[in-house]
Amino acid sequence: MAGPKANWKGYIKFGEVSCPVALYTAASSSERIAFNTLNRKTGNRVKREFIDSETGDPVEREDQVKGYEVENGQYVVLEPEEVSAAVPESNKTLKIEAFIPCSQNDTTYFDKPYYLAPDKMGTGAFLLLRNGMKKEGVAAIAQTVLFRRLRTVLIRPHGKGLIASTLNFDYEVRSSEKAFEEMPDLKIEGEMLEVAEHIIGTKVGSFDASTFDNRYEVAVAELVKAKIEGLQAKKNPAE
DNA sequence: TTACCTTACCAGAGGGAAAT
DNA sequence: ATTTCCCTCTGGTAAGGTAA
Repeated sequence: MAGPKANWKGYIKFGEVSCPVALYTAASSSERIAFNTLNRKTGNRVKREFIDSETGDPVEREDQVKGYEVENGQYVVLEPEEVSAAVPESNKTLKIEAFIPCSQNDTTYFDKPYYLAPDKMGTGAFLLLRNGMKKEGVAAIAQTVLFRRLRTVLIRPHGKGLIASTLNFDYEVRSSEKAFEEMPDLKIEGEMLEVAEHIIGTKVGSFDASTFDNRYEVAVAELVKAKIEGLQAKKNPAE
């Protein structure tokens, strides 16, 4: 895959077969409009200074350590070496643990999607895996160290290649019980269901992401564009 | 090696619901 | 009506990793 830069390279391993692959960001917020904070008076960027919350004194970088709050205002201190020692080592291998039927995908767990493509000469084994999964209608669960964390990913056929979605950890996913707690146990059937069917029938469509824009982004982008044009007009008043 | 792009992480802001 | 609490979002820095 030429063009976009891979942000992870390694191997995918299923059984005895392994092939070099690369991950490419599939959805990114980096295109979002972003601001910097400036000093209005000077036009310079501002920066953040860390201040001791009790004494008000600035805290030097070497004096900043991580603390874990045990209880109100009580912390245990973790030195940088201790923290970095806990970072898992990467073997650069997406090891497929299991294949599961696609119908079992629980989208609640989906975190971020990455395109998974063969790297270098791995195409043969890659296509074997992709076509096999497509034929069987399965997704693969794999584990690897990604961005310094041991992550589980769900891999599915996607277009000509595969897509790997990182999965939220179990502790990150909330039970739906609380949200649906007060759901009455009503039976909706017969004519009532037909009402719903009718409403749905009048609104059947297909998903076209391009029709959903971010109104805030669009508005701010227009504002920025107008400001830039204003600046240029000032520079070249002849036009 | 440097430039660039990315994610992780953090504190503070903000918003909504619950408590007073 | 106001305060408190909790959670999420945001805007920033840091730092990893690829490509050149």
